[in-house]
Amino acid sequence: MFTNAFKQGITRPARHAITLAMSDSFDLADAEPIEPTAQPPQPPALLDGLNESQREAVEATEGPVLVLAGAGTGKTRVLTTRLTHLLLQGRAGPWQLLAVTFTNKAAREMKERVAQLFGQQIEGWWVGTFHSIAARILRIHAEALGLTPSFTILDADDQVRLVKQYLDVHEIDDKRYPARVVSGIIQRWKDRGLTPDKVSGAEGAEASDGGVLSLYREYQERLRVLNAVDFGDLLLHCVTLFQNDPEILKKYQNQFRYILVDEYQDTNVAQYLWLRLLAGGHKNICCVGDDDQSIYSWRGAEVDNILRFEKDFPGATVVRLERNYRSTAHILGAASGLITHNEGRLGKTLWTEIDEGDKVHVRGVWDGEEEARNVGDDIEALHAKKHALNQMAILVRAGFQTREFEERMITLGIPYRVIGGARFYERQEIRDAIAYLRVVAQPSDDLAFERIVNVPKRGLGQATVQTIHLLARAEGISLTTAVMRLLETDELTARARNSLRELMDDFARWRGVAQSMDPAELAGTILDDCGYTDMWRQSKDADAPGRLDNLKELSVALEEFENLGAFLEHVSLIMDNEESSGTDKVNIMTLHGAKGLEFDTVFLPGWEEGLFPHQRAMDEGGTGGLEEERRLAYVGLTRARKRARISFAANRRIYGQWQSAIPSRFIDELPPDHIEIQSVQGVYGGGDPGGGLREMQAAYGAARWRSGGQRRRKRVEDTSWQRVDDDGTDRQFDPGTRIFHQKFGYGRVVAIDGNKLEIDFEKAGTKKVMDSFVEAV
DNA sequence: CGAACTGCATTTTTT
DNA sequence: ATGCAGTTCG
Repeated sequence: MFTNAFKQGITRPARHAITLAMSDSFDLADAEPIEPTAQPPQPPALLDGLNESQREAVEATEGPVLVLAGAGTGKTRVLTTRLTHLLLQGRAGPWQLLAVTFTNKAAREMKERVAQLFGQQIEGWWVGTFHSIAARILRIHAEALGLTPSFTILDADDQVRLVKQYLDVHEIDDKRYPARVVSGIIQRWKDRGLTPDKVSGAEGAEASDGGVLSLYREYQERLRVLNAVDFGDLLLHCVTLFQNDPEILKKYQNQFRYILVDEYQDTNVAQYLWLRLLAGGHKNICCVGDDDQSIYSWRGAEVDNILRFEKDFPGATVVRLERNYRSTAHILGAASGLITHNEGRLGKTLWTEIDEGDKVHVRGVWDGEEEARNVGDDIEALHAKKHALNQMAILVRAGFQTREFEERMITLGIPYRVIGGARFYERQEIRDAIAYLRVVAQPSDDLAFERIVNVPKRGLGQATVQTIHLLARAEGISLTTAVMRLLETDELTARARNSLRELMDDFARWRGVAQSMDPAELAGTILDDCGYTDMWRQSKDADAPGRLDNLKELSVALEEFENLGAFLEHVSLIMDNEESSGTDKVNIMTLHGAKGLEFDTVFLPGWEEGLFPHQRAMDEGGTGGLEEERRLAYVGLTRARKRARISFAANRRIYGQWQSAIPSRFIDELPPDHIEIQSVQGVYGGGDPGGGLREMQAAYGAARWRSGGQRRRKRVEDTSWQRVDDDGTDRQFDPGTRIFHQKFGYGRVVAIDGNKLEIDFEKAGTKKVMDSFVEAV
């Protein structure tokens, strides 16, 4: 029995089962109970195939449980069996189970496998990602946080753009404070469970980031106005909600009688707080994870969460899964030996009864090209011996490394797929199309609106957009509303006005039919009406046809959804990689992307100092960074069932420059008994941590990798850029008041209609303008 | 307003 | 080398 990532792809149900529609009126009390005892005959074998520790992990249903599941020890099996067990034992109805994962793929897999064990699909249980479950809860209690239930979920890209707008407004030097860096800081605060109020205290003396902090405040303010949340908010708002409203918290504590958490080592502080609150009552929380596979600290994961579990939950049962069912003894030995170089582990001793198999091959080559050639030859040879291509994977440290392997595969005519490239929903044309849908569903979705306001080109340039922004900001209203108001005035050029009016009319029409059309049809209508489809049809771009295909694919995806809201929820949370995985292809992906997968043969190229471990990881993360890189190596090795082949090149071309390289220290750390050195030229080291090595490392590091180093520490000494404008919006103008307007000059107020003024300008004649744009003189 | 030019950085990625 | 973003010119 093995978990094969590609099987999941095939058996994935066509329709997404989770419906997180904005209309979701899921009442906590009225979920349909499934009578646990009335189920198809309990498979007597539910626990039979389990080893002792696995069984213990399944049967320890009450109280806090930490399952330390080493690589390949049957973690998923334990999780799914445990859930099934809880149901069959009648300890809980489905609606009382909360199972959280990190990825949608993991959630899907869990659902499928439990359904399989249980004998039928299970309805009404809470299985999903942290984010989807948090979103589901938030939609129910949106008002409590000043949102409406149809709030928009912004993705990383939207966040950066929103931040950028603020940087522009405050004329902050975006060289010193690039939007993505600032947005990253905010995101990290959120990961750590810090609302703006809590940042200052927690940051203490380091709070030289006062400027960024005030920006964080404004950013949150703006999100509220937009009726939007970002990914971090999903968790953070939930935590706030639980902390501020004991009644609501209690309701959920009572409802979720059993909580399961997958990949606990990847949780961040916000997720940890969220879990601790939910588990606060009964403490029936079971966390499964492996501290040795924690490779996401850079995006906020706290290994500490798993290391601290027993302190957080006194009296916790700790179960270690140490029997590996995946890899040969040599592979396991190599991986285990490597990881012992890390400190501060909970410690596990993996063992296997699988044959020792081949030793891990370690091969030094002249350059990257030779490396790719070797890997290609190996793949051909294995393929000739009837080994399936999709049971082979090339796992690289960084994305750019995939290129030379791709080229080699093309040369040899070996089918391959790169996993984790540009994701479907991240492609430009898809994002554009979705932006249209977002504005239809949510007129106040400024980010979406801005994205498509001039796509396809409709003569609305920066000047126009800026005017709209100015008004929106001055009045604290959405861009759409600002446009509606501007249409009543002469503020914009006639051309821009006509263009915008047409767009607004279009949107009004689309909104009118949005409910009666299915989403796919609606999208088609919109994209045809607004000329978006034509834009690509007429484009001479080489990839234009591909983009049109993608739009068709989007349409197919849309057909699976009942309504627009359900689809948008899916998009914002899923961003799923729809890989057609049916065919037999070699897999090329990053080590990060490979976590959770397994293959008969794994190629691990590029084991060179500076590349792997990556210099930046060491510069920024110090010892911790190095240890995380080592865990990454461990993850890579433990993906292999039968064959692992490590290689390193003496010369590599990086950024167009040839650089000489020395073997990764990880190669020296592999236990000699489990590896077989294949270097043609012995001089490249490997198992020979000789004298010259360290010096070469030093020289090498200085020469090549240091260049980009010296991370610029962002210091915000200067707070002068904090908002200077904003003189309030409640201006009073009386007829006859003499005023000044940026564009039209001096004039006198003739008439007033709400925010609109009619002004007789000295030079420009009579115009209607917004009061925000004039000042009394 | 859009096309061409220049400078600059370039790990990993989910939701 | 390459791509992206910001700037400058027509």
